[in-house]
Amino acid sequence: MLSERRLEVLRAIVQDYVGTEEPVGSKALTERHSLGVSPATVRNDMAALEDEGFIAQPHTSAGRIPTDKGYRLFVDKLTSVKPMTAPERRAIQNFLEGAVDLDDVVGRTVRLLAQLTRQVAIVQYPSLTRSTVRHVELLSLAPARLMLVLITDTGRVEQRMIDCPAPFGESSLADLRARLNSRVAGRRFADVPQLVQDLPEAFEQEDRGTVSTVLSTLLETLVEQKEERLMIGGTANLTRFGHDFPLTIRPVLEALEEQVVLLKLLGEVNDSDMAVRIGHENAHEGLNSTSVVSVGYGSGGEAVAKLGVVGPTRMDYPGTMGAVRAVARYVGQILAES
Amino acid sequence: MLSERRLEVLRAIVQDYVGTEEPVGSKALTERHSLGVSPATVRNDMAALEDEGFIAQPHTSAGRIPTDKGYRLFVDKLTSVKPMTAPERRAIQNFLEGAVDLDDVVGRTVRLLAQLTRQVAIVQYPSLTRSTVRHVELLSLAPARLMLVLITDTGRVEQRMIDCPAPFGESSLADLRARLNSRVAGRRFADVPQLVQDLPEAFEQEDRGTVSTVLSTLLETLVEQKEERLMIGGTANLTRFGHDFPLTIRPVLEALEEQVVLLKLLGEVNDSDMAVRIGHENAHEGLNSTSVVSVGYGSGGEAVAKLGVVGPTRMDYPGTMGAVRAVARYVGQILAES
DNA sequence: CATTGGCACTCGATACGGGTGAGTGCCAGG
DNA sequence: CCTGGCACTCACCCGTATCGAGTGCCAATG
Repeated sequence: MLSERRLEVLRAIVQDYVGTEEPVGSKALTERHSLGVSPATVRNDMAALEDEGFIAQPHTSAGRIPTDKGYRLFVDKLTSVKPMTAPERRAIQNFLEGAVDLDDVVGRTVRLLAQLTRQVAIVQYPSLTRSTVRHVELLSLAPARLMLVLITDTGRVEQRMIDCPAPFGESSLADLRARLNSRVAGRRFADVPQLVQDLPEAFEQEDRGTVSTVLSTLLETLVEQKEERLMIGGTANLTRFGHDFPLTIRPVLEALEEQVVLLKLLGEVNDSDMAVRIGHENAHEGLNSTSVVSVGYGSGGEAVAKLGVVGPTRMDYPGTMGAVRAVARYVGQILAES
Repeated sequence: MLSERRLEVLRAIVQDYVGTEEPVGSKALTERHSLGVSPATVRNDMAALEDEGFIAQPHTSAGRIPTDKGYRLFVDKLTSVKPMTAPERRAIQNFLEGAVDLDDVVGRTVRLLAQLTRQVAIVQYPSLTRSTVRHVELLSLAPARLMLVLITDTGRVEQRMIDCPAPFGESSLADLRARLNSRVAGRRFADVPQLVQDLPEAFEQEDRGTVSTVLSTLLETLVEQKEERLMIGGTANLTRFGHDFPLTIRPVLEALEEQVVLLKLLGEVNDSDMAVRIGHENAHEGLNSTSVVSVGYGSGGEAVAKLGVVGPTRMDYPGTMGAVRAVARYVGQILAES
């Protein structure tokens, strides 16, 4: 196991490198941090840290930079989330409270997160699967053509066209609408299937086909994952990445365009814990030189979606984690209120 | 006026520069293009073109590159839109036809455009202002709380919450819903205001307040410009911009994040003509080294929104214009069908 | 009079070479 | 186990030299 001081040296290296973006040497370290030992000692420690794979030199006779493994240790053991200051938190809250609808909430969140962290922000729209039904509406567009509108408690509205197997009268429609709502309004999506299972039986033979069609469309809509949309922002912050531009930035921009990749990125994480993926820990190759900090957020106690940021592995982890956590918390509050 | 050959020289310069991304000299020109004259003659022509401001040298003793003014002349007089080949057009059509809803249409369009032009694509969602109302629905969420749902012919759905000044009975609600739809269904947004003007008079005194509230919410929704949303894609193509990265790419990324800027960019153009903005012709400063090619598209004959691409001033104008025009045409068709 | 070949000149790009200094590894002595 | 000293390594900086694509100008030419 590494001695206490060596860990301290690693912490110092990470902090300095994050600040200066330049390989850090033994002399500079002892000057900036009062470690109480001489450069020579630090050199020995650094050699040990390098043997263990926590730091590396870009080339012989240069300072050291942390490796992915080094950052990992730093995040896990050597630091903690840096809480936002009170004024910052007030600012976050104020900014989010101005939102007028769901799109606006998500849009503001993504801008806020990008600005706070100075990195690329990703916010997933609140997912349907955890939500409850607020209201289901059926509209008759033509004799055998209905529109199903589903309104969720997160303010999301989904609509589907339905072609009926047979014409469906206004009274039957009103009946179905009423029965449907009395059963599912306020219920969780997951519970809906069994709640409506026996509904067709309550109708005349001739209407049952249509009722079944409506129900199956509703169930499809509930599980449909395509609405796992997301919004990204702050891509301009990518220009702060490094000096070796095109090579680094290109694959990141490409990855950011593939929603599937991003959804997986956010998704692979336990719900409400904050997750930090460092460098090669990211499955997607284009993101091998980036770190992703993500966390779930939600109205009640439960997470309904994820948000996070993507930045260079050399990022201010405590600060970023603090900002991500704070934003997730407040956006959850906002969703709960509305 | 410039002689025929000088224009030919300008055309050659633009074509070569777009291809090679390097300043083009007199010798190279005569080799690649059979102009039938010697390099010396071309040099004279180039000097003349430079006097007129169509080309410039990055530094003394280097080749020439076109100026914004040079590109302008090239686009206006020296070239024409390059039509897509038949296979390309078929591919476009096939790709767009797979779309399942409006979001998907816009998403596919933006990806397609980015891929065809290898540049950044911007697609505005079909705007409400030109559309017609397909259906208006009123839902009672609570005794004095309604939800208004507006469905447009382009498949867009807008919803608004309404707090009523007084409780509103189910029968009044059904009545209002019926009257409202019989008046506005199928009508253009612009015509709605006068069509519903006298509606409150048909109701009892006690309900008039609510009816008025509903109507004004509806009218607000119709004119609301915030739904002029857009989707962008292909930002990874920015990395092909030039060698002097951060300086060029950063302001562009920043501009792309400001929807307001982009909407203005697309909006300032006559409806269905294709517009090409070259370099400093763009109002926004960050886009001074880019060109924007945009065009309106729409279901019927009329344009309902814009789409376009943003790329370096040094772009393949004929090809880009061809792609933009073709995509606009086909996406219009798709919208008309659905 | 437009075109052409010739010629001197400019200046960015590339290559070479020495000097500098931050940083390292190792070792001997506290 | 820590520390100071020392030789060594290399990336980086900077000045110089060379190279060559490209230019402008001019006198000759059809």
